[in-house]
Amino acid sequence: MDESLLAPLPPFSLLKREQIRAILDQAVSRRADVGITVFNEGDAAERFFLLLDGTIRVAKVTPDGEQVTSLHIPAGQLFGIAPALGRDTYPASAISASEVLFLSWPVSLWHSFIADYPGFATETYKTVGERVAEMNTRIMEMSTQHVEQRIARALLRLVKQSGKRTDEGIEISFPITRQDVSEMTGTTLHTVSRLLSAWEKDGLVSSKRKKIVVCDAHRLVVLGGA
Amino acid sequence: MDESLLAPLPPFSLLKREQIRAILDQAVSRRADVGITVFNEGDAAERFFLLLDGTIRVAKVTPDGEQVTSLHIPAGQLFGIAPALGRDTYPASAISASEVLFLSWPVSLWHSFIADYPGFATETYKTVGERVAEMNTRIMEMSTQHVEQRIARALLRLVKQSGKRTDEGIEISFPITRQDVSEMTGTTLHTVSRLLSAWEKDGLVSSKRKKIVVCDAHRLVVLGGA
DNA sequence: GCCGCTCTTTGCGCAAACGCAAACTTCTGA
DNA sequence: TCAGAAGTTTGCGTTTGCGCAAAGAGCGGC
Repeated sequence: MDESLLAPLPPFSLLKREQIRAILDQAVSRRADVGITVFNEGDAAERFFLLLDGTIRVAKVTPDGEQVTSLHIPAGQLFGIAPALGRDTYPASAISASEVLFLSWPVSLWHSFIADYPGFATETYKTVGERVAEMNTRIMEMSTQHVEQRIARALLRLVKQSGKRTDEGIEISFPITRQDVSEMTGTTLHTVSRLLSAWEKDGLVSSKRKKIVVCDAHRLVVLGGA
Repeated sequence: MDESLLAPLPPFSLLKREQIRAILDQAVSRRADVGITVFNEGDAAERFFLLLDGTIRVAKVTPDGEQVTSLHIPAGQLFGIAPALGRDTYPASAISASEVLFLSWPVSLWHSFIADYPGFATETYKTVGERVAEMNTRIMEMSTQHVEQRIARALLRLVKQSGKRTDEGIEISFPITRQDVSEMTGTTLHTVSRLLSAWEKDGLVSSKRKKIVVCDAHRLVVLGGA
C-alpha cells in the first residue's frame, strides 16, 4: 500500500509522508463485489472507512422493507464516520454500488486522528457539511418538485459525482438500475422507466441494462430547473 | 446572565463554573419576536448561536420562492453552527417560530470552545448527528409515505420536541399555521386543513387559529405507523 | 365597535403518478 | 446452448392530493 494513494485526498493532504505511513499501517484494506453490505444500519460502529475505488450507496430500509437511498459516496471520501456524528451505531447501511476497494480503521483511533493530524478534522467536518447540504437539498426537492424534475436532478447529481466521459456523453460509472433511481427519488421503477424511455427518444439520455449515459446535460438541467 | 442558565445544557454540562462564566461573558444575548429572521441562507457565518427560549425554524427557499422547513430547533440547543460543518456560510435560514431568546458568539471563538471545553465538541457533534438522523428520517418518510402519514409524524415530532401538557392533550408550544405544517411536510395548506378537520372530528386533535393540540397521540402514531 | 388582515374551511374538477399485470429483452450459469 | 433470473417496457384503470375559488372566522388596530 503506497503513501501516494492517500496523499492527494483532502483529509490527508496536509500530512507528512511519515504520518500517512503510520495511518496506512493501521488500516485494514478490503475489496468487495457489487451489492455487498459493508455495514448495516444500527450496527455498532466499530470502524470507519475510506473508499479508495468504486461507489458506495448509503441506504435505509423502511419498517415494511422498502429501501431508500440517501446518498452516494464517490471514491476518495470517508464513510461510516459515525464518531463524527457523536454516534456509536451507524445511522444507515452502506452497500457497494460497484466493485469497491476501501480501507478501514477501528473507531478507537478516531480521536487520535482528529487530535494528531492537522486538517483531518477540518476536512472531515467539511465532508459532513457537504452531505448535510445534499440531504437538505433533497428534502427541498422532494417537497416541491415533480417526479420528472427529481429524476433529472438525481441523474445530474450522479453524473457530476461519478461521471465518466464517453463519446456518447457522460456515463454513470457504476451499474445502476431503474429500481435504484426510483429508490433515490422516491418513485417507482415504472415511472423511471417511462421517463427514461421518453428522454431517450428525445436524445437526452441513452441507456442500456444497468447503464445510463447523459447525452445532453444542459437540457436535463433545464428540465430539473423550474 | 446567570451561570445556572447554561450549566444544565448538554454542551456545557461538564464545565466548571468559571468556564461557564467565561463563556457567558463573551456572549451577546438577544430577544426577538416571532417571525424574525436571525440569519439567512448563504450569509457569511459570523456567529454561532444558543437558543435559550422559544423555537427556531430552519428553512430553505426554493428558486421560485417557496419555503421548505427542514428542522425545528427547541430551546437549549445550539444552532447556526456552520463551523461544525466546515462551512463559512449558513446552509439554511433561521427564523423565530415564537418569541425567542438566544445567545451568540463570534465563530472565531469556535475553535477555542472545541479545544478548551471538555465535552463541548462531543455534545455538539452529537447534536449534528441527531439532526442528520432526523433529516434522513424525513427523506425516508417523504419517499415512501403518504401525506396523511407524513403530517401525522410531523405533528408527533413537534409535540415530542416542544409539547406542553394541557388538560385537552399535548399542545405545540409555539404558534403554528396550516401553512407551516404544509411547509414541513411538502404539501399544501389545503390538504393539511382538510386532514386536521377530519382528525378533529375524530377527536384526534383539537386546533384553533395558530394552535394545535394533540389529544390522542397513540392513535396518531398508528396513523403514521404503517 | 368596526374594519381589514390573516388564517382557515370546504367544494369541485383534474392531472400526476402509482399499482397491477403481462410481455419482452438481456445476461448468467449450468 | 438453453433455461431461468434479473431487468425493462408498456398499457390501462385508479387513487391521491393539488389547483382554484369563494366564503367564513378570529384577531388586532384605530
